[in-house]
Amino acid sequence: MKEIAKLAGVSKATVSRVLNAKPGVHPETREKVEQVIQAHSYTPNLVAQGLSSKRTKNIGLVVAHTTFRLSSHLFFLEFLRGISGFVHEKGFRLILATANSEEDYEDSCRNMAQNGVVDGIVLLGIRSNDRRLRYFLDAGIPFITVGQPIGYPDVDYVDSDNEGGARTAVEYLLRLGYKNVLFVNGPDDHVASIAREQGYRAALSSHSLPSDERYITYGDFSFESGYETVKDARITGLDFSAVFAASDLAAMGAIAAFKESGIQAGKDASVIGFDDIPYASFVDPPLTTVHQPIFEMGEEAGRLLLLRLRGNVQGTLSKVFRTQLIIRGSTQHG
Amino acid sequence: MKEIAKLAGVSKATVSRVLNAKPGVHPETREKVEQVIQAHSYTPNLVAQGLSSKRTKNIGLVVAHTTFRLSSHLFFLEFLRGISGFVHEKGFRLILATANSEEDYEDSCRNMAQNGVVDGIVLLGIRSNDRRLRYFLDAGIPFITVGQPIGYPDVDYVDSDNEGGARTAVEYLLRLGYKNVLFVNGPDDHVASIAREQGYRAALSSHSLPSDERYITYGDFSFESGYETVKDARITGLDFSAVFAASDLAAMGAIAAFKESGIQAGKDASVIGFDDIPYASFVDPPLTTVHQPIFEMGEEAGRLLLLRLRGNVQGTLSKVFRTQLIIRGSTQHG
DNA sequence: AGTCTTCTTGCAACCGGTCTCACAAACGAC
DNA sequence: GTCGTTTGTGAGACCGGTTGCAAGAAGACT
Repeated sequence: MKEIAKLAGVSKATVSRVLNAKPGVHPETREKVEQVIQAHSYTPNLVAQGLSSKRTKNIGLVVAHTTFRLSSHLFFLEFLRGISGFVHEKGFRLILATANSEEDYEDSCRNMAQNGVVDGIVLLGIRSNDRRLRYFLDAGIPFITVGQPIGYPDVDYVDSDNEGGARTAVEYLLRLGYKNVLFVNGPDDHVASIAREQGYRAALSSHSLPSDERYITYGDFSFESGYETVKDARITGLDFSAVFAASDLAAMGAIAAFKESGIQAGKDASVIGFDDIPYASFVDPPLTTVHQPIFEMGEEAGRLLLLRLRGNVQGTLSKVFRTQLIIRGSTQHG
Repeated sequence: MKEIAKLAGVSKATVSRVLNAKPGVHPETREKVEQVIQAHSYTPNLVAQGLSSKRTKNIGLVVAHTTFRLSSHLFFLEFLRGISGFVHEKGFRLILATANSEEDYEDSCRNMAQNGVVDGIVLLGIRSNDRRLRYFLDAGIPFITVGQPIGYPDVDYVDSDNEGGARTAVEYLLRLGYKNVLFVNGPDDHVASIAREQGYRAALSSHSLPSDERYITYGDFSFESGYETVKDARITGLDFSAVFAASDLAAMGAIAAFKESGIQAGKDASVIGFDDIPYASFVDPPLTTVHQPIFEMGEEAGRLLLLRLRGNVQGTLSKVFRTQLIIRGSTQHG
């Protein structure tokens, strides 16, 4: 930069003004400086910029180890597509902190919370009362979570209407004539699981049915969890031919388990998933599932965080996206 | 840091020495400084560190828009898992540059090549003679590519043995008794596609069969490309009941197309995919496919790049991973 | 005791920008 | 022609670390 200043016959200060399009520079001077910059294809050192401006233009994406599994793979990617497009457009970069274990995850959080790494953070895969939020609250780094964080009322978040989506799905099954709906939920401390369970119960209530705890099971969103749960439930002697799974993968597992007993989903039984991953329409039968606008959630998370970073917002920012039941081939009148 | 220095009764220099575990500090002094650091839970400002040390400890992951599609989703994620675990362990961070379009991709490259953003770069999804490599070569930023970059002999890379994998797969089909194998390849300028095509041709040669160009088609690794290609080929009147697809998704498309004509893969026809994505074993029939050790490739890419960054390596670094044919249910004697 | 090492430590320059403040030139008003 | 504004520009402090160099202290050796 000193070079540029010398070559253009001005001072560093003026070059800085030109670079940042600040007012108060004579048009002629500005042009001249720009020419020199062009000619030497100079780009400012971003680290130095970061040091003096106290803003790095980096935003951190912290992904819990639980999110980083097959079952959440596609959610993560779609979200990433949404947010990365948005923040790049605004001139920000995305720093990724992933984890393969609980321990790694804490390390990641700590690393991110360090001074000068990022301006703000997006947290994926939080649990209820997730104590990692503390790191960022303590460090005073603005952040937004994906999924409403239970126990932290003043935190910004984006979410999808998990409760409404689950309720709609289960009500649909009840309307098809099923009496008992096996619920293959995710982990019981996962914020999305909690909301989906509320939706499940609400659907039963709305049809004046009591909720039978034997029909509510917890897993980890995986294929295996759907498969095993259906197997076990049938062995236990539970009477059901409808399943609502809290993930598409678990739904696929449930379908596979039915098939092994000669029961065909979409004909002799009904299975509904959650997420609407792209594979949902490729499998046989194509999966009826609850669609979440994940890409949009990513964009919105970026938008809200950047809004927060610009300051001058008060109160908490949040947005809940509507979910939609996509009816394909895995459901049928019971 | 000045604070810490004052509180410990030493100078900034000494604090810096303690932080970086540099020699030449009296044990007592070191202990005292460490206590003060502990007590105030001080962490050094990484931006400032970056500025004076000229090393950011950031490594950039540049993902072509083409990689960032469903067809390569799982490859990307598995790779990410591998590399992120490795680099985090070494104290580096991962900056992600993704793109939704060709244009974005160029921007990302330029952004990354800027001064002081990253120490080194990993490039995913390059094409043959990919001119974006120029940015990094010109900027003098060390980088490594995933897939051997044609036209740039001196670039570090990791790759899987695409040619060998394809050859093994096609030879397996020929040994099952098929005469004509329809090849659903990826884009013709994708380095992996090129290698897989060589493998396909080599397999035919090894069985003294000529390669008939009508059986070699190009697509984009997608489900649709497999589906459409098989449909079209049957309409054209090509005689085949074996398909080798350059991706699992395309293989799933091919199976779907066969099914619509009443042909069942694994019984009346054989289909082999490439990648061994986790879904490959969930679909019906489970997919015979060529497995690539993607996670390991990610780790290795990280390892080689960090090796390069430490300097004192000469020549180009590279590693080619072996592929493996996983035989499941989508193949059968012809 | 005097000199030479060796070990610790602090000073200050430097990394490459941003930004405040002061000052000079240009302009308009009287 | 003088004075008060406005506008454009530069000097230099500062961001928070790293590092070369010099100097003081302590120990080793004549």
